[in-house]
Amino acid sequence: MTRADDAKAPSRELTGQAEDYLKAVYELGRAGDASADTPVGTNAIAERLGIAAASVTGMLQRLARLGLVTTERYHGTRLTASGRTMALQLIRRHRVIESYLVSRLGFAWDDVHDEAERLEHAASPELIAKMADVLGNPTVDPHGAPIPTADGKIDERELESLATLTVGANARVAGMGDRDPSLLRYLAERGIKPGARVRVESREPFDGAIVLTVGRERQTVSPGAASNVRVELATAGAAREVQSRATPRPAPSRRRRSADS
Amino acid sequence: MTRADDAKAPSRELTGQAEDYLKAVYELGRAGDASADTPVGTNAIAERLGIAAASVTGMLQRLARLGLVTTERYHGTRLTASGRTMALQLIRRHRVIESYLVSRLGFAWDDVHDEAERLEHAASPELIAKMADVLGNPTVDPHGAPIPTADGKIDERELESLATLTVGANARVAGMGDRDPSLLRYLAERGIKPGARVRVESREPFDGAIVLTVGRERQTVSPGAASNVRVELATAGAAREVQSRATPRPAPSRRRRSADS
DNA sequence: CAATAAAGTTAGCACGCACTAAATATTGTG
DNA sequence: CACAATATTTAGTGCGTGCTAACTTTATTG
Repeated sequence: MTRADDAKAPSRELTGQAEDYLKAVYELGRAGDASADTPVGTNAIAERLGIAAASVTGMLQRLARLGLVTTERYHGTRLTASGRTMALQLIRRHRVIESYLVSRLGFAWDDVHDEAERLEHAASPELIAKMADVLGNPTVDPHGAPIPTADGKIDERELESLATLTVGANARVAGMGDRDPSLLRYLAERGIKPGARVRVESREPFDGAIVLTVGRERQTVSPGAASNVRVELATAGAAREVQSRATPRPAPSRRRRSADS
Repeated sequence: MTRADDAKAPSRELTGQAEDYLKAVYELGRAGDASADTPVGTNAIAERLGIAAASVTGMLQRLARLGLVTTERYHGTRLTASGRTMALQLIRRHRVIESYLVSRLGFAWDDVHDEAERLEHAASPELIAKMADVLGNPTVDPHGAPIPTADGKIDERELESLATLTVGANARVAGMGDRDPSLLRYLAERGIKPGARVRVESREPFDGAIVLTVGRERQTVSPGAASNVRVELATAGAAREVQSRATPRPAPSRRRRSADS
């Protein structure tokens, strides 16, 4: 009856679903606020994964049994060290796959998320290694998000959101969330892609829409969309309280293997 | 570039497991015998998938409910038209992926099966189309097996097995099963790969081992291994007649480790 | 042809993972 | 502080997919 219970060391095979939870906990844990380990609420995970909150509770208990997360009843969840490692592996897989699909198979950058979402659970470490190798071990994915290294290091610098820039600020688009293709197309139509330079001209009074110059064009973006865009300040400007010690990095570098951070 | 809308004629909502059953039914249904659908036994499916026979019965009932197979109690299962279509799609995905991994990512041809086995359930039709396109729409996979076309056609010619050739026959190796890497390595060590020309010199009396000339080398292969090799006769000859004594299914065979190495 | 072997099925169970409804804990507010 | 609003968990359910054990049907064969 009582199966010899698992609850072992970190490296057990997880189901795809469990992996998704881990990834969600990681991403939500570092969303919005730079400071790392905010415990993640059940509802937030439920919303992210599109399932009922009650289901999340159960799964988290399972993950806790496996030693991948810690939960404090009614007070959220955070990853353990091994849970974090797994989450980063998964994110690496996701981003390597996205990069590969765009660069080698001609996928549109705004259409690649779902495919990667499915493949990331099936791809072996060898496959990921080979893809990364073919691409010259890129450090960012097509949406500008940093790719964790094979040994689990990731550039976790918190960047400014386009939505929080002050009027007059100049910035370079570093990346944006990859999970909504329509958002990505919306942004792309306005020239907002990784590497683009933008300048905030003004804000609309009622809805907070942001008027900016992208290249030569004048564009308006809604604050909701803008909040998904991460930017690096290009010139000193008053911008909240964020200090981005921007180690300048060339965007599409090829061949780069040293763990530089 | 149609946007991926699933749920067309045959609803595309199968789980990975169900897909595996379909594939197993297809492959077992045409193993050994060329002419179409011999009903496939529960045990054969169970053995192929590595699960208990009782579990197979249940799943087949589910698939029957979905209209993908027909079962006659105690008398085996066969695919319906839509089940067959799905199976062929899956096989196409598998073989395209194998081809891609070998040709574009440097995988060894004998090491590609498991990876493909997992990816085939996650890859979208668009991904498969793009992979096939990049490869120039190949018609056979790295093991010589024909790749079904996107619209579900496959070259189903039944080829001779190396095990059934008569002494003196000349043949060209067309392909071999992909699911056992150690078998593939065993064959490759003897020069037996798709395209190789072989001539049957003799047979060993006790174990039926086949002595043949591959290129310039003299090689011996066990009948178990040989039965997994499909060949095309190179010279007109008596070989076709052999099927009178050709054992269609030469016994499930007990676990055998390759004789050497 | 009756006895058995082999193949297949049913029954009952477990686990993963989702759901809804209801209970309970925490938090914010008048 | 009491109470409502919100967040979270528990309880009970269902489906997919596997298992073992026991039973039934079909095939073999002495």
